[in-house]
Amino acid sequence: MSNMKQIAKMARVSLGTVSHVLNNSANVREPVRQRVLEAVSAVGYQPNQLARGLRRDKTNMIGMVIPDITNPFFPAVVRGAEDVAFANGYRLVLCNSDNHHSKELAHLNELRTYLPAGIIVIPSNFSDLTAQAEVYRRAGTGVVCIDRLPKNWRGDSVTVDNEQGAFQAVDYLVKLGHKHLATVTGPLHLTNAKDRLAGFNRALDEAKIHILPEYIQEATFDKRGGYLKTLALLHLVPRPTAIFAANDMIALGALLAIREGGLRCPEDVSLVGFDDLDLGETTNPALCSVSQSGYQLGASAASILIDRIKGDDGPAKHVVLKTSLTLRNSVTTPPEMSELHLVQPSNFVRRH
Amino acid sequence: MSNMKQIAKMARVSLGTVSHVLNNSANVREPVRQRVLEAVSAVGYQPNQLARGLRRDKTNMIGMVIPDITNPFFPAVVRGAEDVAFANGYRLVLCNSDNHHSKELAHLNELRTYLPAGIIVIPSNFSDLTAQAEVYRRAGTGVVCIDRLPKNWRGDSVTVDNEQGAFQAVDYLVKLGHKHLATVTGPLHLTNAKDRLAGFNRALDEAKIHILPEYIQEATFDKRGGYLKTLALLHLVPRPTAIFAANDMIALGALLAIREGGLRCPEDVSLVGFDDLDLGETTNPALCSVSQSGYQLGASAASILIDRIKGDDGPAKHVVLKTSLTLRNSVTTPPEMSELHLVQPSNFVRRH
DNA sequence: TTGTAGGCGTTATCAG
DNA sequence: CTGATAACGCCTACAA
Repeated sequence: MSNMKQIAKMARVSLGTVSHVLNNSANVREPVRQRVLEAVSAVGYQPNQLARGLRRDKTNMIGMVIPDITNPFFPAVVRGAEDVAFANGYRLVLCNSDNHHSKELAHLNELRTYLPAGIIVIPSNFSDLTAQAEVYRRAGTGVVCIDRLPKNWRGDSVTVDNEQGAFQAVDYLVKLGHKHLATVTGPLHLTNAKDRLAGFNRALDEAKIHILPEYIQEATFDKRGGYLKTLALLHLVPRPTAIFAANDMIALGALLAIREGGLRCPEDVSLVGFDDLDLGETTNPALCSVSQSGYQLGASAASILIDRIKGDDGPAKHVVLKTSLTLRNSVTTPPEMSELHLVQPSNFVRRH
Repeated sequence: MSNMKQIAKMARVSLGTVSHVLNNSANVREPVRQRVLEAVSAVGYQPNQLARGLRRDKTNMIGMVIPDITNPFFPAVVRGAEDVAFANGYRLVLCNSDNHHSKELAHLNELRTYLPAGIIVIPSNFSDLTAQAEVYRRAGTGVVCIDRLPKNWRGDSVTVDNEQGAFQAVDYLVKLGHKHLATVTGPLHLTNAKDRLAGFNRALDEAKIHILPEYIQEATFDKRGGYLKTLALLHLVPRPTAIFAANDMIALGALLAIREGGLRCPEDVSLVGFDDLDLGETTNPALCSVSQSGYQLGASAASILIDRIKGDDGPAKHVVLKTSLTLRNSVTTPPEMSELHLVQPSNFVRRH
């Protein structure tokens, strides 16, 4: 591969001058500058990022550690981050932690040795990343956590308003007349799962609806979890007329359980999910869901990181993105009162 | 960050000895070896990958260029590649080309400057990557193309048997009695789209069924493309009783078009997709689809690459993965003969 | 078996 | 404004 020395020789200048031209670090005379530039494009020279990074003590890589790219919510997050990073000259190194804290730590430790310009993490379960982040911070490298926050996190973060999103969804169900509500939550050690449950509870509180603890089921954030815990809910007496699923994968499992139980959605059981994944549009019935922008989540994180790289050393930023409720056919009025004409709450987005 | 010099000082040995211990490049006496190892773990030392890469002229990064991580088929591919790479000590640098050849080239060019151990590419439209690959080859860096092949590709590749997969699907439709078949293909400059069309045609040929050219519609590999071209198909007289969609996103759009046209799937129109994405399980009706393993695609590619890194310099490998047909409810016998009892072809996987 | 030194490609500092 | 030179952290002959 061509290097600066060759360019210098071709342009009949010294190595230092080539560097100056490439980095605009000195006002090189125009004719000389031209000679260098010509040589550069003649051989298609591109600076060796390894050498540059070694010397500058910083590369143009941004490390991103996520639980699992295979989870349908994360690709958009990655894409958002990559777009912003790329537009600013940064590249993404992607690592899957599989929600294993040890794998997450291993990635974080190794990524350091690439001298990345910054790190974006969607924390795995249980993780306290303070120590790791501190190591990066000391090296002047920003770390931003997104989607969920690790224990005691005091650094930059981007999340969505999970509490409010859940509240809005459940409040909608309440306004439709549902009194027997239930929820399948995510793993409650995750902040987002916890916050969504909090929103669920607040909506019930405000409506002065009390439910028994067994109407709140904790599951993993996947189809299987949703399926199993929904089965449990459907066996309760009285059977819930509406279920709030803490994410769309859980909702998918819930749909399956409802169908298998010989019940109809939404006639017998209304269902609301969270995430508004594309696949919710094509289920039967189409899934009503709290919409959050994964893309924005990733893009904001990268954006914060780039500000930090540019020198912003202000206090920790905590961006909280808004959610909206996307209405689709998986929700209707509760069975007993389906003949009543209810006012449709405003302020919601209707699609298809 | 700690470096070898510090470790050397702590262990009261020279810098070279530390290196020898770390790389097993010399038989260091056990007590000395221990001292070094202790120092290493005491400060959590990890070698700087930039320096190591610069020196060795090769890093442990594998560059992966894909069209768009947001496309539901690709995450599994990436995951497969990452798993195998990670297990062998390699990390993935992910780049999205958006199917823009220029962006693809830019990524490929820049990736070189990281001195990656290898490159995995899902080629974008129209791309001839021979020149780029040659540059890598000269540097001793392997490049493997997957999913689709660029023009004139002579290097390593992993693809699925698109022709056979499509054949199997269409043959199934034919055996069910369908005579009025149609297909919505992908962009025919892509090898996978072309091969799937070839399989479609072979199945018709073997059954001696002739169709007019307008029963073959070319679309982009997405929902919108599938929707528009299916609308066109449904207006033809006679209307096709079965449609083979070249991928599941097209099939999703087709489903939408069928529904909007006031028709029922599968009663009026049978539909088969390609990819067997998860979302096909939850559509209404569930989508019959040719199943291919994206994970395996990525994993095989990484595996070939690692062989190359280890020194395998044999002739180009062309791995072709098998497909299978996953039967679901979007397919039935054609309308006119729905009362006939037809023998179910064997050799198919039935799910749910 | 252990230590020394040169250099990978780049940037930054400092003379000229 | 331009050019020489010393690092950055590591590996690898080669020397001891």
